[in-house]
Amino acid sequence: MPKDVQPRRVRGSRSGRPVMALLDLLGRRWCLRIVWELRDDALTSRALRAACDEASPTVLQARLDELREAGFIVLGDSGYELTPLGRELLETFLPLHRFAERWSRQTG
Amino acid sequence: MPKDVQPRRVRGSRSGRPVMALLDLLGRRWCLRIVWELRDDALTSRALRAACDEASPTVLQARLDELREAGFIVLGDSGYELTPLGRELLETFLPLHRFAERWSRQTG
DNA sequence: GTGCGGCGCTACATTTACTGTAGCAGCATG
DNA sequence: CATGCTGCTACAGTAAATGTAGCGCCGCAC
Repeated sequence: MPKDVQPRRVRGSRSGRPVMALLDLLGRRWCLRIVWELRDDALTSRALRAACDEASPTVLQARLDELREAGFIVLGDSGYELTPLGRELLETFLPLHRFAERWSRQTG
Repeated sequence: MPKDVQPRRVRGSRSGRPVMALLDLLGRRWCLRIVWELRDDALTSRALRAACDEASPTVLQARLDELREAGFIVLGDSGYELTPLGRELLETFLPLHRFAERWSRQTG
């Protein structure tokens, strides 16, 4: 049973505007990365940890709980995977991939 | 003169893939928010602070240095503003706005 | 059944990051 | 020279992330 994670008015966002809440959620360490790493396949928590440069399991678990709470991921039979909503989210920032390539070429 | 901010291999990203570096940079506190708040007009550092729920100037300054280093923002005559590259970045995640609205309606 | 080896998840001490308040120097305007 | 703004910094306190270890659980081979 997932531990009770209360919503706890997202950190640093007292405005109440949804985009702020989202920006704040995604602005936590490893959060974007987790969604990114789940783009193709479901990953077990340990595989996800490996994919995220061996990030500490403590914070990874916290992010997984938060993302689950937000409805972006779910724990299925083959590990964590994006929900339809989570996939939608991923697609909104998939263009970042191409942008990042251009960016790194520009800054060296 | 901007204080010397060494690149310091972006935190938590030892992979070297540009998208990871970008995801990591954007995953720092207030980073996405700053870019977001600069979407329309240039803002002075103090106006930006006000826009960001009075975030502490220490970390705000750190993010501004990093974003400047990355070439996304620049300090002009009327405050901080997005560079063309920064505007490009903003546009890649502008769809988040609409997504956030749908998301908040879905989760209540 | 007993011992793997994997799973999701947690404890805890240490280190790092962020907060909040205060205040600096610089540059205009009066 | 005083006022008021700017970008930026110091510093003590608090919150978050790291790193290492290990829990209980389940399926499977022996």
